[in-house]
Amino acid sequence: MLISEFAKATGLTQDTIRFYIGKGLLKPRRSEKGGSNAYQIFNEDDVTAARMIRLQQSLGYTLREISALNDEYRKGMRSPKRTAQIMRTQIGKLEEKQAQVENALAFLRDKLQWIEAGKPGDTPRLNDYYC
Amino acid sequence: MLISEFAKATGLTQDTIRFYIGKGLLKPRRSEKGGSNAYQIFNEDDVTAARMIRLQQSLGYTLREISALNDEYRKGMRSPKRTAQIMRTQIGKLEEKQAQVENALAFLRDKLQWIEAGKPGDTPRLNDYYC
DNA sequence: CTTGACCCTGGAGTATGGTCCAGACCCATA
DNA sequence: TATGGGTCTGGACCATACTCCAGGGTCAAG
Repeated sequence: MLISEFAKATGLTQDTIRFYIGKGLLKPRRSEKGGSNAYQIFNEDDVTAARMIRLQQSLGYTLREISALNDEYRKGMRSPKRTAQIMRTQIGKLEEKQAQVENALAFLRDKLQWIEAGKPGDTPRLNDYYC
Repeated sequence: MLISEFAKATGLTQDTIRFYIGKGLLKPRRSEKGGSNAYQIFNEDDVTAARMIRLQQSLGYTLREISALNDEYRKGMRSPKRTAQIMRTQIGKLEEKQAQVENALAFLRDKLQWIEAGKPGDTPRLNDYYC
């Protein structure tokens, strides 16, 4: 897959893709021919990686963090134990994020209740849910 | 509460607080005296607002989005119906975010299973979970 | 009314995450 | 081998979200 097709498959622009490659977030292989300007060739794993990057980004992770995680993941590729460990760390982080979302939702739902019920008690405070 | 105490209460720097005020994200009242350089005075609601900003930011919202939401919220303050409607919209957005986190978690958990089980089937693809 | 701790404004600087070219290169087709 | 559509590199430029002053104002205590 060349860059234009990859761009369509992922919804990223070619510039963004090249930017990510420059940052080491994507590592497509290169065709042998063509010397220093050889075309970059993407596969399905690159598509998955790109989606994962977008997802992580929408959850508030910086490219630096995402890159660090992916690098570590790549480094541990040979040892399944190490890979599993990294994945558990990542799952742990996402579970934290999940807890944050749930806390915010609890706060908003309480406040909505409070508004709709015509203020019987004290207004809910975020402090009680997010420390 | 003056800015130094507010900074301690929220974990923000004074510069960041002034930056947020400039963007309209926080609207503390001002002491009457002091003319154009009057001190800014914060209350508990400002602390809650600041925490909410940080929370929303950690979930990937831009200051522009957060500001728009808060403005709308303030505008609707007088009508409980409007306020409730805005809150339901916000809750809906957070539920989307929640779904994203859950999809990512499902993907990672499946992949972890796959790694630990010694590759009996195909590697899970993010496509199946995040469209 | 002076001193010292704290506060304000405006503007310049920084890091991140892109976006937009110009100029050159790749390569299948005619 | 010429041509045209696609690709590559390097560098300038932009918005966002801060961060760091300088120069000056505020105010309670002595």
